[in-house]
Amino acid sequence: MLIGEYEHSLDAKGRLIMPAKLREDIGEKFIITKGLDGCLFGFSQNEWANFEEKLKTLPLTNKNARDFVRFFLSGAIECEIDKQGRFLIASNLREYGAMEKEVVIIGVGTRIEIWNKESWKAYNSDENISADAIAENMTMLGI
Amino acid sequence: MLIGEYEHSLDAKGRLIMPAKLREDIGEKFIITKGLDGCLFGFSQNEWANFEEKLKTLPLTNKNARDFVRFFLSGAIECEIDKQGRFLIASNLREYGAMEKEVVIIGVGTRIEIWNKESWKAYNSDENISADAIAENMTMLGI
DNA sequence: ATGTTCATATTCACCTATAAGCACTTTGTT
DNA sequence: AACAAAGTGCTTATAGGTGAATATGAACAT
Repeated sequence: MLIGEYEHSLDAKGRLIMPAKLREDIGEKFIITKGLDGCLFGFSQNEWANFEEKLKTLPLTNKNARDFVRFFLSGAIECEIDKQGRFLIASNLREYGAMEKEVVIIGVGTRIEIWNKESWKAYNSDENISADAIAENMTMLGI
Repeated sequence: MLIGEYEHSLDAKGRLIMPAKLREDIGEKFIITKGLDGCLFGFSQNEWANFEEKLKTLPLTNKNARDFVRFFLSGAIECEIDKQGRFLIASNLREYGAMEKEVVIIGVGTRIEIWNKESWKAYNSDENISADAIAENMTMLGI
C-alpha cells in the first residue's frame, strides 16, 4: 500500500530520489505517466498491466477512446531506479508537471503522484480542499 | 508495448530517427500508413497483420467500409530502419501529415503515431482535451 | 555528548543517442 | 549522355542520460 508524503528535489539532469518507504511497493521498475490536476501518476508494473489491459479493449474508431488512450500511453514511460535510489523523469513529463526543482511525492494507495511543490501547496490550500467537504463525502461513501 | 512521447526532426531528405526506446518493439521493418486526426500510424509487422485481418472482415458492400479500407491500405508502406536508426517517410505520407521538420513520435500501445509538432501541440491543447472527460473515462473503466 | 549508520543531495566525468552536414549511388527525365 | 531528384551511407559535434564519488544531515545507539 503506497502511502505518505515526501518532499525531494530534482537534480540537474531531472532525476528524483524514490523515497525509501515507497521503494519496495513501487518496485525497481515502474511506470510514470501524465496525471490529473497537473501531477504525474506512477504505477507499479502490476497496477500498470491492469490499466493497459483495459486500454486495449477500447475501439480505434471512437474519437473519445483515441483521445483517452493517447493521453495515457503517449504520456507513459518506464522508469528504473538506479543503485542510488534515483529515477529519471523524462523531459516532456517534467514539462507537463511544471517541475523545476522542489517536488512532492505522495502515495495514494494503488499509485504514487508526483507534484511540483507549489502546485501541491496550492491544491491543498483551504480554498481548494476543505476537511468538512472531505468528511461529507466520507459519509456518502458510508465510512 | 509502445509508449512514450519523443520529439525529433526530419533531415533534409525526409528521414527520421526511430527513438531508441521504440526500436525494439516496432522491429527493424515496420509499416506506416495514413492515420486518423492528421497523424501517421506505424505498426510492427505483427500488429499490421492483426490490423489487416480486421480490415478484411469489413463488408465490401458497405461504402463506408470500402472507404475505410482504401484509406489505410493505399497509404501503407513498409519502412526499414537503417544502421543509424533512421527510416525514410515517403513523400506522399509526409505531405499527408503536413510534416516539414519538427515532428513528435508517440507510442500508443499497439502502434506508434507520427505527428507534425504543431498539430500535436494543438491536439493537446486544453480546448481539445479536457481533464474532465479523461477523469470521466477513468471512472467508467474503474481506474 | 559522541560516534555510527542510513537516506538524500550534489557534483563531476563519461558515454550514448541524436542532429547535421556532406558525398556517393540510384533512378528517371530530357 | 547529361542532368536533376531522390535515396543511402558516412562522419563529426553535442546534449542529455548514466554512473560513481563525495558531502550533508537526520536518526539512533552507546
